Amino acid sequence: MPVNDDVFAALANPSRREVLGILRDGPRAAGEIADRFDMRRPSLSEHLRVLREAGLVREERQGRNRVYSLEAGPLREVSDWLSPYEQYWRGKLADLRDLLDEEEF
Amino acid sequence: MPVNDDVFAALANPSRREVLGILRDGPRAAGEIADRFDMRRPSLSEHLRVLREAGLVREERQGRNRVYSLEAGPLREVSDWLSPYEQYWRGKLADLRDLLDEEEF
DNA sequence: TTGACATGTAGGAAATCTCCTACGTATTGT
DNA sequence: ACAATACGTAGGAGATTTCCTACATGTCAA
Repeated sequence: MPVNDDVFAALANPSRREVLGILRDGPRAAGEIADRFDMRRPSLSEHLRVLREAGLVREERQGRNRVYSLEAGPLREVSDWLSPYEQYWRGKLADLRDLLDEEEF
Repeated sequence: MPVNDDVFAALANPSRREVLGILRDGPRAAGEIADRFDMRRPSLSEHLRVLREAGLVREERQGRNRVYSLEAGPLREVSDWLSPYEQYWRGKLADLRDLLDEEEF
């Protein structure tokens, strides 16, 4: 299972992460989203394109609005990528490992 | 709790994610890591610097080697950022949602 | 001490990112 | 039909990323 680079790249920008956070409250028109940012609309439009191409949002045309909604599926890839690392910060395994590492050096 | 932008930025690069994967098997000298990549050493050195500044690896000097080890702590921030989205792909809510989405198209 | 080794730093080229100001294209209301 | 609205696209400036080729620095071995 190759990790989708576009997803990680999309998340690298804080504004794009914020867009996803906004969409957790439900679908929003492009303009509504843009109003929340201190940035010109075309710039936000570009961010939406990046998110769309990473499959993280879906666009639906409603009249003269474009309503965006969250498509969280690809985030699972991030979660999956992350999971082998969880043991390093959770539970007793991590504690044990930390102890061993310290003694090793 | 602000999300550390450096961590997400560090993960945006596939080579850097691969470095972290290598270090999951244990500490490695900079050169050993570099040997695994089709890239000149100074470039890898730069990636290691980015990872170091994001707090994702630790450098320890041993003779003329610099041994890098995984510092997974900051990945927890990513995991925490991700957690509000989990409900969208896990459990009954996700199943129902997936079903509805499939019928829609 | 001298040479080989391990690795970072300097500086630069090319590509990419992130923002901007116009401008184009639908859609809606009058 | 016409103006206003909503939003994307084009094109470009400036910053940043990602790679490179030298080169500097510190360590080890003879």
